[in-house]
Amino acid sequence: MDDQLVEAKRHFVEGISRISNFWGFPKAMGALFAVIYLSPTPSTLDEMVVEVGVSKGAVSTNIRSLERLGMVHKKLVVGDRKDYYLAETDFWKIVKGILREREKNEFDKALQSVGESLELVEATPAHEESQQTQAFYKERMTALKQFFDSLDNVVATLLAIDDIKNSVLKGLFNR
Amino acid sequence: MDDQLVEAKRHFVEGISRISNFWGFPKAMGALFAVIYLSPTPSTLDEMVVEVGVSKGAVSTNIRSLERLGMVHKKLVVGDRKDYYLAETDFWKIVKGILREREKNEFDKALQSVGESLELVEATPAHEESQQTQAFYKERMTALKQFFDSLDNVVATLLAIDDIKNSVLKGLFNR
DNA sequence: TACTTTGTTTAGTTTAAACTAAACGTTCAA
DNA sequence: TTGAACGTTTAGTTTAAACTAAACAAAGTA
Repeated sequence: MDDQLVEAKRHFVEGISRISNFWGFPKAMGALFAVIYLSPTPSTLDEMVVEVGVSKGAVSTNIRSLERLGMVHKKLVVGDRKDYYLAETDFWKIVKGILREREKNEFDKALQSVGESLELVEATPAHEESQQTQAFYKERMTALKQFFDSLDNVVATLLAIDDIKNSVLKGLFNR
Repeated sequence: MDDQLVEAKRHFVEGISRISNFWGFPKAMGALFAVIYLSPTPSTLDEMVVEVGVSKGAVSTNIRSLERLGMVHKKLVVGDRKDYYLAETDFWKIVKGILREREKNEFDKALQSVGESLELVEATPAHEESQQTQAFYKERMTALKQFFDSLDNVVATLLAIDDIKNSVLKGLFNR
């Protein structure tokens, strides 16, 4: 293939790897997505081992992460035991999927513990000597909780807007 | 101090540490912010060493990260060589600051390389045998670039809306 | 039944981030 | 001018994530 295209692909894969890394994912995971995304035909595990240059095990685990995020899709071919993978090309869909899934993950557990801390403070019987501290904690924790709740609302609103676009309007105008 | 308040604080600090960790920052950095945020008086380095339970060096480097993100502010007291730190309590301001700073960081360098890859593809002279590949790369890279540009626009819009709120309206109604 | 071909899991290794302890530079006070 | 009180930097260590190699399980094929 044309050298310049090979170079363009290499550069692209490297860029996506860096983005992956920036968001706290393994570099190999980004590289993997980039390779699948730039492949005109569905990719197999062994192809990816060659393309990305990591072990079979690493491809196997990373591809599962990508699938969980909805960034790639497994495509099964009848009479063929290989797994084929395709890239999701609707990036907004990926983002929305991740936002929708967030309740289940570590992130919301953490947010919850802010709420729990606040409840603890509020449930504390007022003691003469620690009353000021209690009031201060309450104020600060409430402020942070409100911020998180607002963030939640922003996200929920964005998702709702998108839902309307996709259901109501599609229904109205029949696509 | 009241045991229950101590426990509430501990729980809060742990929660923020986990959030910090989730976003790819050191856990100690989150703990540090939480401690400062819950302190009614400005915090000094040595206090934080005790409160968070890490070394002076770790506090020093982590506090600098927090400052860079605009999450804490150094407060100098005349006739006192200690540095005092206060927490930023306007979280939207923190978020906006981070969004505004993002051009300078690793993230945008990565986005740029997607654009560069596309340019490489477009600058490739059309060869008979690789023409289809070239067209495919161009299509995929363009789609991704457009997504990134849209994201950029969303962010820019949000920032602009906020600027209007803060300047025009404030001016009109004189706060 | 044994052998291939596939993807997954596991035990151990590598690597990079975050930490500690201690040296250091600076500033002020005595 | 020495020493104490700071915050920062550095050299080395610890720790956790991500990887490799290889064993493995499943499912088909000869």
